[in-house]
Amino acid sequence: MPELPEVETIVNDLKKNILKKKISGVEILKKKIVRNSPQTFKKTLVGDSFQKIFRRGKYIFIELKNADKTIVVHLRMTGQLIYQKDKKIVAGGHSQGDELEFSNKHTHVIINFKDKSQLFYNDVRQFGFWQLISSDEMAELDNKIGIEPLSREFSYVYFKNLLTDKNSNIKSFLLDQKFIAGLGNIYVDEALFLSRISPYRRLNTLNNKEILSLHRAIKNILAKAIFSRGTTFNDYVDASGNKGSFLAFLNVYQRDKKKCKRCKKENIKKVKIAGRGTRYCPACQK
DNA sequence: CTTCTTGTTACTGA
DNA sequence: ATCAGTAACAAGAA
Repeated sequence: MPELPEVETIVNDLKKNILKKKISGVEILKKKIVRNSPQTFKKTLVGDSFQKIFRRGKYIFIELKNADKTIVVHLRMTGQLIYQKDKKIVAGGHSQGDELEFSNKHTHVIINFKDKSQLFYNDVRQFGFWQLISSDEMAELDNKIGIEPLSREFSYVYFKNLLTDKNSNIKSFLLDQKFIAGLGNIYVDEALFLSRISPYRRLNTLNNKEILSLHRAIKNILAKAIFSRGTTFNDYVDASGNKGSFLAFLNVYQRDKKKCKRCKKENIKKVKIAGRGTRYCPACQK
């Protein structure tokens, strides 16, 4: 499940590879993924090039150079963006043994560049999407997305003000993209663990010390996960098709029924909160 | 066979 | 207005 660190990793990888290259062709293999008509989408892209790529929350924005349009991509649960240079054919006709083929039956969009390199969009569950939008639509979308948790603007004071006068459950609040952008199920559970706060808590019961601790935990966990190039336990891979290595550092996610690494007293428990599978330590998260 | 999973939106009802 | 709950989307794993 790509959350902020995974999307950040993909975008940083793609930044090195897909910009300023002429697009020679576009293949749309599953129509529902692209929210524009295939004709419009192809006509806009072919002959143009990508000028800029950046992340906002879990969204990826790719600006075109000539057309006054931006592509927005959301990977939802199982979307992958994988860049592949053209397959080199070794003399003798057989391809190199460790050459990976990244297109498969779940490849729904392919961008072909003039230099023969390719960008694949794979998505097992097909919930992700691509859409060409105007700068107005882009501003509108940007407005709906909350603050970037790694930005300077996301200060302790900002966080505290965001919580003030709200009465919701902490878990659903942290997952809500209109408040803070980019947190998903994994990093919300991990941040709550780090700050020793139970996922059952309500916002108006948090004291200053807890708010400070949670604010620090959010920044911390995201920065560390980016450094490890994200968390892979099934679908997520970076733009080269490689797994992220943050799984080993997780304290609660995917550790149900395993002993808490911190207090070593109880096992990590899995419950359902805000409609989401939630993992926490009943002994050290209060 | 059924149930569960995940991100997001839409909808319903308190 | 705010908040919670659920369905829907698709495919695969258990």
